[in-house]
Order: sequence, then structure tokens, then C-alpha cells
Amino acid sequence: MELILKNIAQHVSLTRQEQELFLSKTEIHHYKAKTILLNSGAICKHSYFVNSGILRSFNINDNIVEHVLTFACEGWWIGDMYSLLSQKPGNLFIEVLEDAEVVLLSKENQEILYREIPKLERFFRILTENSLVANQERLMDNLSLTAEERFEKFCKKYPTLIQKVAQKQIASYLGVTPEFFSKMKSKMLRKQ
Amino acid sequence: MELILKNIAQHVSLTRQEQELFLSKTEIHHYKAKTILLNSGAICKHSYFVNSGILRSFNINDNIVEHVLTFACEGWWIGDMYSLLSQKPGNLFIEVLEDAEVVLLSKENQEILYREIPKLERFFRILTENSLVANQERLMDNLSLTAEERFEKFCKKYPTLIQKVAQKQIASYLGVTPEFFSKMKSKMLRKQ
DNA sequence: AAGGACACTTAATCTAGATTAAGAAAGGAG
DNA sequence: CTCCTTTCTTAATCTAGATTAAGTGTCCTT
Repeated sequence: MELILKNIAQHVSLTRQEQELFLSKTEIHHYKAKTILLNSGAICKHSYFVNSGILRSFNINDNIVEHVLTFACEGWWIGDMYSLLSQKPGNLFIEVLEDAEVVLLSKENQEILYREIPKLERFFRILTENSLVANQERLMDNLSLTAEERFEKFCKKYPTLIQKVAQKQIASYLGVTPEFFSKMKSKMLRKQ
Repeated sequence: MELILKNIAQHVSLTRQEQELFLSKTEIHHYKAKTILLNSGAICKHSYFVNSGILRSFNINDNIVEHVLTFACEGWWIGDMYSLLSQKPGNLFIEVLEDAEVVLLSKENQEILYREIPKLERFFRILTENSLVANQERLMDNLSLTAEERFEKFCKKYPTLIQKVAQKQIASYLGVTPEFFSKMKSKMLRKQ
């Protein structure tokens, strides 16, 4: 069974026909690492669901410093929520970090699906709710924890990502420079 | 017309009967400043909609430092999303900063309303989407802007809050100490 | 197999913002 | 009006993490 149908089934149950209708509104694409799926300044037309591989969304500050907003690996959704909802140019990039198979759901098809399968409105509401909760927690963590504590939490929460993703990507996600991250990491290893 | 109905009408249109059903599932309460509506460790049973006054949600780190997650004034919703959704104990407090009239919508009634008025599923989805977008922007701002830049953005975004809310609350929202905030503010005044 | 581009490390120096402390101003309860 | 608590200010000192710089490792690409 398709991963994306399993993902939906976790929150709402679709009939066989509804599943087929849903799939008919999506496209599967294959991308090589380093492919940019969305550029800053462009309008985000799709939600992306990762079947395999790893993507990330990030912005660039003053044309220099990158900041990772999210990683997405197997079974995760990713997109530029702001641009997708407003259909205005966003400031996020979406990039492939590891060769990926991705399901694309266009904004128009998503809205057609809301009309034809109202249960999907519930599904995406729940998805957005969970995303908001995770975001709020990360925000509070950034306000109240040290870089070291944030890193420990990250390791517990995304144990698989640490092996697969370049260290500077994790540093960027945590909000520290790669140099400081390297120093911090070796300090933590020496301790424990 | 009730403020909360106007709020809903911004995104979905309800019939007269639906409006009355909705209101019948809510309660209005009046609270004095400093009232705690939700305690850390408690389970959040309601969404709160502010008719007048100001509320805030915050957590406390190591029993010492407070961090403001959100302010809510006239026309805004507030709650502990994590606890409300999971019905597990949360770690947020919700407190009244300025005497307030508040509409309470219990979790159970919210679910009843989803069943009886499916359009409300759409309404709360949109609300959550907007909240997520705002949160992501704030997260990226915290990663990439200085305290001064964040303060300027805050002033533009919430001009009314600055006069009404204690300075240390704004400092806490921005993620700096009240002492540093005071120093920064007077430095900015001297400049411009 | 060699070269070049990144990714990571280490170390010295620097700074935004924290901490500590103490006084001034402002608000609220009696 | 007065006392008491809380908020705000100012200033000295301190630190987590940034910046700069140089060296090492690694993995594509040809």
C-alpha cells in the first residue's frame, strides 16, 4: 500500500474509491540531491510528500546565512505554507538533500479534494495542528534552552537524521554556526 | 453582531441557525487582571476567544524565567494547542493581563460543532494554518534577526500592544531580559 | 589517480545579550 | 495620602555563541 495512503489512514479512513481519486490528483517525481524544488521569491504551487530521500526548507538572510526551517524525510510533508496559502511569493527554498521520490499535490487539486472528499479537510487540519504544536515547542525551546540542550532534544526526536544529514544543516536548524556546533559536539563527547 | 461571529464570517459563512447553534455551545466569562485561566501541568479544556482585554500564554523555565508564547487581545483566539489536542497536561500558563471578557469553547463542544456544522472544520483549519504561518515566521526571525530588528517588527505588527502591555512582557516575547530590553530601547530612542 | 570543491576542526578574538546589583519611578491596596 | 510591591532604568561585569582564519579530511568529477 502506498505510503501516502497509510499517512492519511492514520487520521481519517477513505474508501477504495476515495483513495483512487486522491491518488489520481497527485504526481510522483524523482529528484537528485541538490535539486531546488522551490526558489525564494517564487510562488509555491504544491505540497510535497516524501516517499524516500530527504528534503529541507530554508531561507537566506542578507544573501549570506542560511537557516533551516524543516527537514522532511520518509513519510513527511513539506512546503512553503505561507506562499502556498496566500499564493504570493515566499522566501523559502526547498531543496533535495538526498535523492528523493516525492508525491506532489497541487494547490488546485488540494482544493478540489476538499470539495469532493470533505474528510480530507479534517486530515489536513490535523496535520496543520500537529505542525503548529511542534513549531510552538521549537520556538519555546529556542527561547529557553541552550544550544547544547536543543541538540540533545534534536537527537532524541530525529535520531535517523543525524547520520544522514550534513552537520552544518543541523547547526543551521539549531540556530548556531557550524564552527560553534563542531566545538560544542566535541566538548559533549569529551564529557560523556 | 457578536465579535466571534464576525471572526467566523471572515472565513466561512454560517446561516442564522448555525450561528445560534454555535453560540449555544459557548460561554462568556469575565476575568480580572492577573487571573490564571490555565495552569502549567493542567489539561486545557477550552479554546478562548477574547472579546475585550488582553491575555497571554507563557511557560516557566527551571521555575524562574517566564517566556511569552502569545498575546491575545480583542478578536484573537488563545489556548494551549498541545494540551487541548492531546488532552494531556501541558506546560503553558494562560493569564489575564488586562480585565477581559472571554468566550469559552470546550473541546467537547468544538467536536460536536465539527459534526453538526462541517464548515467549522474549514474555519478552524484556516485559523490553525494562519497561526502556523505566523509561528514559522517568528521562528525564522528568532534565528536570523537581532533583538532590535525583532522589536521593530513587533512594533509594526502589534502597535496597540506596546502601550497596553508591561515592557517586561514584550521583552519576554522577544526573547531578551527586561534589563537588556530597557537598554536597547533607550539606545534606539537616542538614535532616531 | 589527481584535482578541486566542500565539509569539518581547532583556536584566537570579539560582541550581543545575560547576570548582578542598586536606585528611581510608578502603580495599587488600604 | 502613604506604604508596599512591582516595574523600569542604569551600569559594571561576565559568557554563550559569532567571527575570522588556517589547516585537515573527504568525496565527487573527470
